[in-house]
Amino acid sequence: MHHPAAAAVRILLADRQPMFREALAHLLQSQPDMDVVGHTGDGVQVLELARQKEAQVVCIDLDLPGLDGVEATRMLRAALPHVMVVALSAHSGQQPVLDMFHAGATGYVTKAEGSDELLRAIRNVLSGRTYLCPDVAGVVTGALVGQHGAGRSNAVLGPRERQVLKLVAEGCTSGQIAVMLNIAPSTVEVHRRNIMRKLGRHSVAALTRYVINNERGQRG
Amino acid sequence: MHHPAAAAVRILLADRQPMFREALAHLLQSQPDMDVVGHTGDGVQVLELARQKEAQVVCIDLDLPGLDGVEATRMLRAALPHVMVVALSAHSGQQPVLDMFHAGATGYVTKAEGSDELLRAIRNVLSGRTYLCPDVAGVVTGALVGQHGAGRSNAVLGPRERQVLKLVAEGCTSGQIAVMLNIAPSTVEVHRRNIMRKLGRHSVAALTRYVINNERGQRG
DNA sequence: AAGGTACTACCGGTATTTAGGTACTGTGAA
DNA sequence: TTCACAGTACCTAAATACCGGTAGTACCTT
Repeated sequence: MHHPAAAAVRILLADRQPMFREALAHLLQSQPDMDVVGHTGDGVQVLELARQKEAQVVCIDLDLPGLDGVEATRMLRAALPHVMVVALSAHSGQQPVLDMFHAGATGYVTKAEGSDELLRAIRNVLSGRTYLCPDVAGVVTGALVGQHGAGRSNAVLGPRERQVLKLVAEGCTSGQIAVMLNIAPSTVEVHRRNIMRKLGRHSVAALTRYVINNERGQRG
Repeated sequence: MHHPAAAAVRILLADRQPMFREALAHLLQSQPDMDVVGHTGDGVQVLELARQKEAQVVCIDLDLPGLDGVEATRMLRAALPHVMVVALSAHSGQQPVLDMFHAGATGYVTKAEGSDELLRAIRNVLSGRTYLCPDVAGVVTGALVGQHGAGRSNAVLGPRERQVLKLVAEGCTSGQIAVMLNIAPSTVEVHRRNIMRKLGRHSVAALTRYVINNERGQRG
């Protein structure tokens, strides 16, 4: 393993913004040990491109049209287990981080970090190591520590609560949500109250912003 | 004017995401006729950096912390009229486009376009020409032509209505908005109804998403 | 001067949200 | 098993949102 330029890492980029991924591709390409073999803005293209271009590392943004970044990662890891995934997110919400690692990502970098963090992440996941950028690391450890500390209200939402939250953020009324989930409206309202208490946000607008910044699915 | 590399354009970048602006800086720097003299994520730093680095073109994202991209542009153009501004936006809403041109920008490119669009914009504004990327051009002409022809009610909101809309999207109740604007709550509700009718969005969540995608100020 | 538009303000009514309480069930952990 | 918790469901009540109409003032354009 002592001939550096012998095999550059074959990288695939997935981000919905063409300008961002072109600029990032250019930057990665300038690294002697990296080779950007393709980039796309569509989640469904990730898998086929990764296979076709024989990518070794795929950098995936959470917010992808077509196929969600988490789903794309899941399918990618299922079909091509040897391909490593680095998550690339605009925000540092807890839930997306957990989702991505459950889906099979081994690196997580936010765009609020410098590009050197991404380079470090790529090199780390290549060596089989997991890499978290600093701000995400803080979030994750915070989530683990406060998991059952329960002194406060930072307990993570349950799956049903996240489901309700997502629909609320899309503008659905409690009645509509009740029909969609086949439960009573009163139950939906209980969920809403619990969500607002846990999140400390007591208006639909605040919940909507929370979802856009911390969950996924922000088309509006 | 026939010695190309004699004077590269001195460019300043302003975007809240470090990774994006670093990658973009790298890409622009690779152009022989361009020189990125600095980049920042803070709106208030734009003016002083532009003066200090003697920038000729400033690319400003709409969503900046500290000082809004529109306000930053206004102050920049007022203090340094010879510095040209290219707006760099994630979305292609109508209102931000109009705001930016009123503030003094002469170019507008969205991140949904390729990076070559930004290069073209920079070179155009340098020659004193105005540049709109294709998707924005469509929006602008559509706003002018389809003012009332759209079969819908896409009439632009009045200034007061935009003010109310912004506060609604921040989670304020009509009562709170009334206090802030020193008007009666009933008046606020009239504005809300008119806004919803004009925008075709009839929930706080929908309005919040509209603001995030089409207006500015998405901190949540 | 006349017309249009934005902003202001109030009335009424229904739907919805927000907030509090209680209580039953199933599941997983101590 | 017992305990804790998520999910389910119902009740009450106040606050707010949403929809309809009417109307005065100011400004701008015709």
